[in-house]
Amino acid sequence: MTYIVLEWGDDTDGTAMATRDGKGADLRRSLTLLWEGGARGQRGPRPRLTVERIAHAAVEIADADGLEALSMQRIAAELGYSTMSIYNHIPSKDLLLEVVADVAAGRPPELGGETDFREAVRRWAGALWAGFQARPWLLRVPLDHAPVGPNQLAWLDRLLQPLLAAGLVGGEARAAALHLTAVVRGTAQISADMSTARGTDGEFPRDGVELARALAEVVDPDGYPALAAVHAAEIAGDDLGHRRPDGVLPAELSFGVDRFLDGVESWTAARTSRDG
Amino acid sequence: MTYIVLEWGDDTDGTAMATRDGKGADLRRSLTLLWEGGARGQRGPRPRLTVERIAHAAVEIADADGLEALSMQRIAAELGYSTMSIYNHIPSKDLLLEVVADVAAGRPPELGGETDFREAVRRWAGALWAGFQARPWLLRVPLDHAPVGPNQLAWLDRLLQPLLAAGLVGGEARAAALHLTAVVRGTAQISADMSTARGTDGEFPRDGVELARALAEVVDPDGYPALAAVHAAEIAGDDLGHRRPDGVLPAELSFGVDRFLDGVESWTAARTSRDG
DNA sequence: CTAAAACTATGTACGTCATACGTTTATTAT
DNA sequence: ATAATAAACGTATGACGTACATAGTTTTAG
Repeated sequence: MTYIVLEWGDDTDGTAMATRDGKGADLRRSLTLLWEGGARGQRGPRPRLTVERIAHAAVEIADADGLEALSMQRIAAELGYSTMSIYNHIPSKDLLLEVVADVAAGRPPELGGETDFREAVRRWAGALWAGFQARPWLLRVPLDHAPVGPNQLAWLDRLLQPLLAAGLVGGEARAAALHLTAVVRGTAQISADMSTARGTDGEFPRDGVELARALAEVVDPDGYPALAAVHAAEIAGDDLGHRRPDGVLPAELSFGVDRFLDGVESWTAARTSRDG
Repeated sequence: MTYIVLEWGDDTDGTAMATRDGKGADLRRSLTLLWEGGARGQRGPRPRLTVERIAHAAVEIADADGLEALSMQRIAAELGYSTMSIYNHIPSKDLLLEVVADVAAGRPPELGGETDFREAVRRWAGALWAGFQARPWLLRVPLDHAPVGPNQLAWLDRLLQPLLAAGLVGGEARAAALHLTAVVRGTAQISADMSTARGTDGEFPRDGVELARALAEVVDPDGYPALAAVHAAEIAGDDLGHRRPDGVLPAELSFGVDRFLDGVESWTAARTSRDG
């Protein structure tokens, strides 16, 4: 897997690429950067720096010190080059981050032997979850568009397989894949620090319990009746909150994913019985 | 709804608040900042700046020029104060962003008259989706922990109501709410620029079609069999891809949400028939 | 074999950012 | 009146992304 910049032009056009939040989410631009072109330049010195080396250094930095420590200067220093040399290989930090995110994602899990589509999906989600646990900084890489990197696409492809096998047709499978990706990402994002944080009074923080307690100190429960009810159940210790992870999926993910898969299953079942 | 800083201390403790990605996701700290305390300082000049004024100015800036234009200097300039005056009211930009996100979220939709829990959830999701369309920069505000702001909690509470009404118990309802929030957020994030971007060859970009085409130019389909199959269906124009939004929910969200609600429904149905 | 073309790397410089710190100014409790 | 206290300001610092001009190196055309 090599990442080579084919060309990225002069941006002289610059008309419409400021999309309200700037940072030009130019798909074509990302694609040319992310995909290998093999053939390298013809004349001139053989490049000693490459996009790949840069990206790997960046991943190491982020792994070690988090995303906010990932600066162009730091990368250059780590590799023993001047800051500006980086820009001979990458047009901007935004695009670098795209490459870095793809490299850091790594290859998707092997689900080969799995015949039960539900179990395959659950294992896929578990692997993604584990990935976010291992590299929490990935959750903070700004998302500009649908995945286009080789690894990101591989993850997507792996998920689509069991979904198609389950009987979903093209657009449905895509929607389901997006759905599942979003759920894992979102859940990881929200429970990221809750799992690592220790309770302020030394107590062990189990899922939402700590949060519920903290909120209870400050928030008027009358304004949030449903929330108060849920919190009460949670503090009392209901069936879901304290359940241990059942295999690869953490409890807070498991329920939602399973309900979704239930829905998918009955959807495809209904179609088969409908169409014959 | 007023936001008042009660106190934010000296951070002399500073032991454990560097959570690998820094930016101290200190829950207590956020809570004291986000929730109104009423009683203002006793001595000294009456503050002319307030957290509220600052937050509202910030929202205006982000609305106008995107999140990357939102700097402390810009806020101060907009309000006619010196940059550092802001720090008399907000301890850091990170915390400011939390307040800003809550203010920008606004009040949740009224679902009062809705008896069908599915329709209530769908309307809630549609409203959240619309919110992200109106303020795409909200998707880029870094998420540090579960929602704790008054508006964010109000949104959560509104969603929990129909979920509890549907028969989910405490922890399940919480998981389902997290699930739905994540799905809307994630879908909005990924289809954000796809909906606003024009096709590069002047053609209208319909959902994933443009992306599928662009990828097809570069990616070897053999490496991604399932993906290629889905893309082929999408370009050909399958049942889902070109469907118009059915009401408040866009097509790419609708399928996933509906399957999830199917699953929830059969889950609670199974419980009632089980427990009597 | 040479010379120029093509490309890589570097150094300097600029504008912007968040924010630490010390000073001044306005207000209120005594 | 006066002391206490908080609010606002000015200045300064170090880090950031990156524009731009320059210097250096290697391949290929003649």
